[in-house]
Amino acid sequence: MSIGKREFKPDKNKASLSNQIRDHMRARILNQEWQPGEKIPSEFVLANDYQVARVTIRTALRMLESQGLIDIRHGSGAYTTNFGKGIRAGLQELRSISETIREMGFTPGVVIRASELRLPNKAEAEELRISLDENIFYMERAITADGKVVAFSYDTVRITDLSQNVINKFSTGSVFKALEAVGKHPVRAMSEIHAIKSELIGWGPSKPKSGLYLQLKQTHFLRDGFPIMTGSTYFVEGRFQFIIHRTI
Amino acid sequence: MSIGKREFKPDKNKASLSNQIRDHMRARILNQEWQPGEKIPSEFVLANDYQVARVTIRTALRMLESQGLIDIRHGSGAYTTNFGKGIRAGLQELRSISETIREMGFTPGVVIRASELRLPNKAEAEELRISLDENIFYMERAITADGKVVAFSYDTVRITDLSQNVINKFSTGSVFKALEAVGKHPVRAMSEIHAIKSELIGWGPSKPKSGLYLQLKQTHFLRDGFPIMTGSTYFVEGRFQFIIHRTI
DNA sequence: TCTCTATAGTTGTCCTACAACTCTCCGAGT
DNA sequence: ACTCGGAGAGTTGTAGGACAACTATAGAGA
Repeated sequence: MSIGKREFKPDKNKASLSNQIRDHMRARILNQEWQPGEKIPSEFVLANDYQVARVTIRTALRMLESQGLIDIRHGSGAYTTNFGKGIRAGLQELRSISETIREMGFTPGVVIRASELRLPNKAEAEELRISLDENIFYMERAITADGKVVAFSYDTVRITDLSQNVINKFSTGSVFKALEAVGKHPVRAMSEIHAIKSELIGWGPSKPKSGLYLQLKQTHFLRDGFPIMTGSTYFVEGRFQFIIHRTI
Repeated sequence: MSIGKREFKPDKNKASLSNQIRDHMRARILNQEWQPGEKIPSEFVLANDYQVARVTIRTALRMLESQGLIDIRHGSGAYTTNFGKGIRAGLQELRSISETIREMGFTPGVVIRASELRLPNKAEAEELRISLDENIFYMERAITADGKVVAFSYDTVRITDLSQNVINKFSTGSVFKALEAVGKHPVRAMSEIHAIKSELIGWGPSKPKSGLYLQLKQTHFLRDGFPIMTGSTYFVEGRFQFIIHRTI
């Protein structure tokens, strides 16, 4: 099916229909298929276009609304939000930092400083809900945008019931992709944000003199609710601009 | 109707039914009617309890999910998410700080240090889309929880086409409520987040020695897209917990 | 003890209908 | 010519019933 010049082909083996439609509509909105503030087609029309029930469209639209992309008004319609060209960092969506950097128009990179198998400390064991004698995989990475470090990341991955093959890929490629390949990719995360000043964070020539960071302390969860990865990412203040869209 | 020891009485003149149920369920969850991670009643049961259609419950639950309070699993049920005991705010939701503090079981307070009518500077005029000779209302406030300052706020409000009556209320009560009374309450905000270390921010005995703050620099918008308020709130690091629920 | 299967329970989607709300337009009255 | 109000069409919100897709559990069988 072709909708607004975009293919839409429901995939039975993937996410729910409403989630697929949400992502499809999200791409259409971000590509400015409608002007900012413009009314998008009615639920009835969209249901016809996508060949699904109206309730399925409604579910997708409500999610887009909570992402701040549209504004639904009873009796009137749904309108794209009009904020001009502000970067939508999409903090509320779970995507790799590299991908976010790419979405913001930079070229992402990763420099791995350390990676090892070791036993967890008490906090890590508690976050990952494992015992203290189960190995975890620990990484220290620098995330770069156009070659400049924008964040330092310290993460531990729960490797129980993961094959050695998968673990090997962690130190070479994307953690997310390696996990996805075995159906263990996280579907949600809980994050805390803190302001941190410390000389102990970061390394190398890109380490900021100020020592000022925006800490994103997060734990990633699988669909069944079990934690798979926990750690902290320290964004160098001033080199990464977080923009958040807040709605009622 | 009494549900889980809480009254629920739909108000025809207020928000939509699903929004009212969302708020009601939100209060039940935050008051730990269910243990963290525990399964909440099924949609069918809730629809019966609240005497509404299942689709109405579903709408409310999806909103709670996007607020990070519950986790809905196909074929299994909806589960409350785990969280700590600090003051906790979803960054993507726009709600009054005082309201959030109250929900967490603390007593909110506001200490106004300064409030005045004055002309905007260039940045303020641009943010609020007004000319340089239109008066704005400027405030410096400290937001407290149980008497302790958790944030310092510096805000300017666009008062064009606001009555003197409304403006007077700003320096005595909640800005949000005063605006709401005249149908001018913000429904959206664009925020930048920064880590800030400065001795120039804050005042009084509660001013932290560290000088470390999480700055939320934001502009609030009305439903029609026009800016109504802009400014910065500096949250004292460690006294307020920001949570982001991220999903695919 | 372990594995597989049947089954009940839960969320996802479909369908139809109507209520509640918004916006536009047109006519009555001034 | 202008204002006001009401009718009507269009859109989102809620209702109710049905079935599909998925999950968790208990029980049968090896």
